Amino acid sequence: MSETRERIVMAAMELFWEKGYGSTSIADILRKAGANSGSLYHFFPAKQDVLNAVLDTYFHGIRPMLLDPAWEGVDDPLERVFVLLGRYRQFLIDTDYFYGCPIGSLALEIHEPDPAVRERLVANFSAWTGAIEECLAAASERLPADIDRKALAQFVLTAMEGGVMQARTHRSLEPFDASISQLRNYFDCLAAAAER
Amino acid sequence: MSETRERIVMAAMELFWEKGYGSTSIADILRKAGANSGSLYHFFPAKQDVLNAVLDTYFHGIRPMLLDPAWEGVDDPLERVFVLLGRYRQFLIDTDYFYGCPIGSLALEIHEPDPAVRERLVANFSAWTGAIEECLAAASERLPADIDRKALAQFVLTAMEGGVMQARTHRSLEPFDASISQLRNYFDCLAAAAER
DNA sequence: CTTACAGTTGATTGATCATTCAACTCAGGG
DNA sequence: CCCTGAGTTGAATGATCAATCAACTGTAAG
Repeated sequence: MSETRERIVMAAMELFWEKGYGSTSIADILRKAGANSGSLYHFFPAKQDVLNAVLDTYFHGIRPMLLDPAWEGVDDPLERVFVLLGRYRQFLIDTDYFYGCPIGSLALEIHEPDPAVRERLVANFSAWTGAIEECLAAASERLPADIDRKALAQFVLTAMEGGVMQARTHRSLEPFDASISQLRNYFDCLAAAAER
Repeated sequence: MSETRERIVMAAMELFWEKGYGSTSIADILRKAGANSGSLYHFFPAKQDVLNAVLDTYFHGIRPMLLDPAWEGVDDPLERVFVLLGRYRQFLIDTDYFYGCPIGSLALEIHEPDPAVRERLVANFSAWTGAIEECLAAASERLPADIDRKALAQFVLTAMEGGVMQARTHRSLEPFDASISQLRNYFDCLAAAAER
């Protein structure tokens, strides 16, 4: 059975998010998963392959675990952008400013990323910005015709990651809210420009 | 003499930037600094105090090492904002996308920051955004009168950190340039609004 | 010369690290 | 009934970790 494998990946996902990759020991993972080291190494050649499995799990979870719940009952594509950002705001509140985007944290922590790891980090970022880009495309008539939608979508991710980083550090919503309100103001400017 | 102390701090600064705090061992620092463990523990009670000293060094270096060189010969306050961002762009190029803002990286890496550490991370962020805020104040006639300058300054930091994070991960300037060009576009919108 | 003390030396400690491995269980097929 | 192999067990390995410490050096003051 790969039920053990799944338990290991889930435990690792939680621990990497809580403590980071480097500060999580194999022993930590085994303890939380209730498994033995031999089992882990039966499924994964090395620690890094556990990380890869975790990143794959995040990747496959983006739609069902993040976007779908966030966007339930929200049809307006531009509102969806800010509803998603609002979800990150709620994460910060719920975790008492402990929250950090797991992908962003890992992206900065892994300083010499193995190609396989970096590839998966990119895939996660791209899936996120890709979803935003779809929202922007669906709202194209409310944005300037010549807007670079990919660039704008990456800018939305930038605003989220930078806002979360500062909020965590300040232990305050203020820098996050400041960033998002500036982003909203920018979108209002774009909408005004599109009407002309 | 505290020349040894200085060598230890400089070595630690470089290593924390290259490999992160957790992945840098005391032995790494000692090797690079050419010192013995006893010397390090003579000056610093524990590893974390070395980190504090490094963060203090960054803090005191913001003006003389970062802002002054970046802004030499640049008088226009809004241009100063983008010249500074351009400097981070150059860091990415010079380091082959290895560069990460050392403060931002540490802010995300240290998951359970000791108050003393967090305080210093906040001080560094605040010094950075404070300097941007001064630029915005100096250009107040070219911005809407009701603009929240502190929020906008934090947004500039957000754009830098988020842009650097994505550029590092993608190993490409594209997400950084995309973010900065959107930010520039926002500033242009603000300037246009200010004229009315 | 004597005392004192800041700074240095590097071996040592015990914990913890990722990883290995030989032995074991157990289910399914022949 | 035995064989095969996927999955499991947990002790063991050797490396590396942060931190300690008693002994030493150089210097400066009295």
